[in-house]
Amino acid sequence: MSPMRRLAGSKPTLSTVAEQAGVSRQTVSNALNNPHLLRPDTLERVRAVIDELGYTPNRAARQLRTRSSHLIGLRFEPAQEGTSEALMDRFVHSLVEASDETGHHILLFSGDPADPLDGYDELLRSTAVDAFVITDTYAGTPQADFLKLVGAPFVTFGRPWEDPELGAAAGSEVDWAWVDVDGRHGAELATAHLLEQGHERVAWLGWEKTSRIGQDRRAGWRQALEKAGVDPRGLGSRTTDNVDAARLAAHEVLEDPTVTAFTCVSDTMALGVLHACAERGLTPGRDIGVTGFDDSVAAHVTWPGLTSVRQPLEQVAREIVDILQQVLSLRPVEEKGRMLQPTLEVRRSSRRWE
Amino acid sequence: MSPMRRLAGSKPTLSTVAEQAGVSRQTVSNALNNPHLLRPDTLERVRAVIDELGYTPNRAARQLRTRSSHLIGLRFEPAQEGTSEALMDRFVHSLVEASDETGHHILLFSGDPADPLDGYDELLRSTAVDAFVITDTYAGTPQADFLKLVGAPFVTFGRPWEDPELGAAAGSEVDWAWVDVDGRHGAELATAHLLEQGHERVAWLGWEKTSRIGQDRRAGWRQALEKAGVDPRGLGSRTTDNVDAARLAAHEVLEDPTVTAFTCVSDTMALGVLHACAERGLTPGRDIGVTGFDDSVAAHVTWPGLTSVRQPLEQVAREIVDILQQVLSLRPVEEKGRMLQPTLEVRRSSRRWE
DNA sequence: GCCTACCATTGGATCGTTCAAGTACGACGC
DNA sequence: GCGTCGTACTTGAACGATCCAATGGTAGGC
Repeated sequence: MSPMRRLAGSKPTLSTVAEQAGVSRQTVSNALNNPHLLRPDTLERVRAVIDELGYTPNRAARQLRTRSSHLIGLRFEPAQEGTSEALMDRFVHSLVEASDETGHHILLFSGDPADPLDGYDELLRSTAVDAFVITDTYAGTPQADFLKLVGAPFVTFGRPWEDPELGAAAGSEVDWAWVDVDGRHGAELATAHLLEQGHERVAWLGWEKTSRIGQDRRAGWRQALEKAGVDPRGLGSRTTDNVDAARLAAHEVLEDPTVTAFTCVSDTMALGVLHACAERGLTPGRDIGVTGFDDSVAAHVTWPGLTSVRQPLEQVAREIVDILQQVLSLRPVEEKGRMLQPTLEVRRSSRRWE
Repeated sequence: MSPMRRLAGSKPTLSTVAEQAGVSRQTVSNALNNPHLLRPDTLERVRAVIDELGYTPNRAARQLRTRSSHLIGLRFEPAQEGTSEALMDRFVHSLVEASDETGHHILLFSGDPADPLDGYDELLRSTAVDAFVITDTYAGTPQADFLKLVGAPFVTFGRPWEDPELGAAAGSEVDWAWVDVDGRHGAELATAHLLEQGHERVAWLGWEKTSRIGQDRRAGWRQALEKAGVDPRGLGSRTTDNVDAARLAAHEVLEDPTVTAFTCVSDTMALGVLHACAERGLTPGRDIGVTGFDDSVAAHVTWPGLTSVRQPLEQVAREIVDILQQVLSLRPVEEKGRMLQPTLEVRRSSRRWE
């Protein structure tokens, strides 16, 4: 249909199309939703009229009747401190693309930062969305608990970390559909790569102990060192996720001249290490090896290019949408949790060059 | 209402509330939409029941009747090459917050990258959204032209650049509601700042001539130099928006030893300049001054901190929502276009330090 | 030629809300 | 006492789709 047509008059409805095609409303509806029920020639004719009039079903009416909006809610938080905002951007875009293919759209909403539950309830009660995607499962999961309680469909990006307070028994109760990236494996990849480059004493620069994600990644670093027969003791340090704090921590670690490389829990941290190197006249790649995490924009635009663990966000989004489809069609979900493997983007901060 | 209540039974409707409160549906509807029509004591009673039952109007039904979804469509493009993705992230978040306050939500959709119009038409015809926000007006505005043609409400982030081919006469026809940031003024700010720091021959590193935004920013640089009595001839260079291309271009410019500073059209470009400086052993801030544009994450995490022009995205979002409200309420829009002023985030790449 | 089965197609009811028109009732003016 | 007005609320219809039960038509079996 040419865009011009829309100017001609008011929007066509099912009845309009039915009248034009000489059939009933239901037949037109079937032509759209159950085409196999129509005789081929009828289908052809109805489709021609639909096309000619530029008819598109009214979402509100369909939603009212079927009780399904084909919208997926995502609470879009203010970008976290650090470099993770670009991560969110990449993820959201992948999610939009993946859900578009199944005829769903993403509805963004916000809420009181102090109340992690704010916004969910209202969208549910007004039947505005069919399901939710939850992204920040690191700090406990009140949203997931709430949605499970009220029986709303959702999938999380991030596994449900068991609460150590409750022990393993309670942990087994925490089950819902999730997709996550194996951060432990990512840190192991990065560390192994540094060892391959000839480094021996590879330091860890991580977040505070309270971060589950941080502890998981740290375990990967430790494992790589142990596999290589390097004693990790004295090589781990921790601080807050912030360039300047990381810079200071790196200076401290570098007082030990045997340390020649860093595996960092995030790109922000790694950038702090690079700052410290610049201040000490050390050239990354040549004098020292550094790796980050998340492959943010900063990682590939910073000098001399930061090696970083990249999360397969496009794949994460596709898996999430796939699971959502299963949940929404009330099919039992094949696998409750899906763990995806990250890859290492090698740049010059970790590889001998010149 | 406690979240528990929802488990009790099916969702309450207007009739449910009406019955409970001993009034008619319409009265309940009025309690929500035209409370002044009710007697205070009735209003009180109805509200109590609404609260007790945890009633929230069904969006689909309301949307069907009023023909307004309270959704605003935003085509979420794949992040552009360069650092602008973080910009988009900040903007989208601001938009979500601003529109939340007026009871609107943001609906993200995607479309065939080859067809800038893809997706708009379908959402319109299915009455899924009330209006659109368009963000990429730099490369012509087929979306805006299309939406104007079909009479759909929209606001653009980015002014309508007149097509130089058509001349000023046609330019006056191009009018719609827009909000933009004065890039020319931003570049002027940055350049003036570098001049203040004692630099004289401040080079420009910009995009290809075809970019309107690029030409506009360049004009700001030129103006600042002319005000200071510096001849801009031979100081401008151009390349594609990419760190490595910028690095090479910077090396070329730096062959002229009288050049001691760069105003760059983007952070990506500025980072390229920083790379070149690192390779030449020049310390940004001390030996050379560099400024970028957009204040991306990379600008404040890179070493030694990149001075950059910051767009007031939060304010842009608020203005856009404000204009949308006027458009949607069919009020005439006060000002068709609103130009906002950027600010300069000064960091160590442009200021003498140590 | 009649019955059954099956298929495409039909009309009416329904989802939950708002709009437009209508009722009931008390206050006011002449 | 009657008509007029205004307030407070009620009733029936409509928005545009889908679901459901019922219809008419055709083919096959005996």
